[in-house]
Amino acid sequence: MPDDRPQTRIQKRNRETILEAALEVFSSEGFRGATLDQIASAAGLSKPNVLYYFASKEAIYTELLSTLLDTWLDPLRALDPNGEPIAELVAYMRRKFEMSRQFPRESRLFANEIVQGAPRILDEINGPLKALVDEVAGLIQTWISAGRLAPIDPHHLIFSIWATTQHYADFDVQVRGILLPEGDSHLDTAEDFLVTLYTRTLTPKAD
Amino acid sequence: MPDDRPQTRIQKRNRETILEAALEVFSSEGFRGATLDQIASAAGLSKPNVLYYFASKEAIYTELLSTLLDTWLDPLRALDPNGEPIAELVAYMRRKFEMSRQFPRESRLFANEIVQGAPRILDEINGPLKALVDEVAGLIQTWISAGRLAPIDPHHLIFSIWATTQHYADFDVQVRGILLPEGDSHLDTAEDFLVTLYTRTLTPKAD
DNA sequence: GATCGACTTGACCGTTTGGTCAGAAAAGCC
DNA sequence: GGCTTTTCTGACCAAACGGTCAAGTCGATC
Repeated sequence: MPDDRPQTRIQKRNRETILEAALEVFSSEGFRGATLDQIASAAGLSKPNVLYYFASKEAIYTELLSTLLDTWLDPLRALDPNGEPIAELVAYMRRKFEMSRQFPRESRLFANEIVQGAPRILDEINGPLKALVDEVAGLIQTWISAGRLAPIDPHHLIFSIWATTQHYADFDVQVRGILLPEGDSHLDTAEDFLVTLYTRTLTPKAD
Repeated sequence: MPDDRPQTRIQKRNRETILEAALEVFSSEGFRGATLDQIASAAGLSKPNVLYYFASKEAIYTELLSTLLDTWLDPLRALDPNGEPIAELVAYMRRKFEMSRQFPRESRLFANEIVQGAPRILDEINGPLKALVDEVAGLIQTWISAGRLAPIDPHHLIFSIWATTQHYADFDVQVRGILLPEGDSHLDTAEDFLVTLYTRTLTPKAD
């Protein structure tokens, strides 16, 4: 077990290699479906060597999850209360969509965890995540009250943005299967669709 | 191994009991995460007895999946080409939402399978499912061309209906955690939200 | 280039897991 | 009640799994 403070070059490199390999395996097999042998093999290391850098399979998984959860919420934090409401929310949706595009494995890892009851991050959900969402929902409500957005339930608006954007990462096989033989450009089409969806929904009726 | 044709009372009852227990376990643990012992215990039977009724763990799983896939697509098939477009699509969304409400475990079982690459139902997706979706997408396109719906990409509209409705089953823990301490009525609120979302999106601009 | 600590590994261990099997109970039938 | 077929179970097995350990190799520092 290497110390926390002084990280040697080799430690840094191998820990990163292991986390990358573990992300690949965990995201497509789930926690229980993934094996240390798979992870070690994907990392190009022996199993005991993997366990030299991480105390256990569980330790690798939780490290991945906690690192992920942080970056996952960045788009929400980037909402500007002083911006133009519709533009802000569409921009938020775009950021979330961009994360599905760039980090589909992270999205699937998260989806796996939540679908199976989120046993390891329930506290994070009920605590910090809830607080952040409530705050943003409050902001959206003030925009609606000011007549700058069409009236809509803020919490469910956020849920629907999550659902629609993450769908393209989490259900990728299904989307691809149905859209075949289209190329990879389907994600651009999807983004255009979502912009339209939320623009129409959020634009207040002209008086 | 019981024959297919003559099903005794006991066979019928126990096979159903096992499938019900397996649904409970598979939907919350995934295929690899579930164990035969868990399923047997949940069914109140011994493990060898479970294997007397099903050839293998895999056989239980695939039977669940194939039964599920059929009923899962019923709402799509119920679309009426001669109905009023917006009413038809909103009604379709409501049916999908109702399935999330009544069969959340089935939804999670499906989600687990797709997220992990749908290894067992890829053919179903690329074949019958794609065909059905393409057909409905064509219908929606004719409605749009006739000016009865606001222009929108039909395939992605269908995806977004799936994503938003299934989200409340698949990500139930997350939704509940954020909406606490609200009661179970949040699903009614969600449905209202979705009706608004799609009504606004689909209603053509007044000329 | 010797020394010390960091790194790596083959062999191994206990447990869990999916699955088998011979035979014991039940159930159905006359 | 006897006989056959179906249903059920305890004991067992081989493979896979997460994890350990003693011993070996490598890399940095002097």
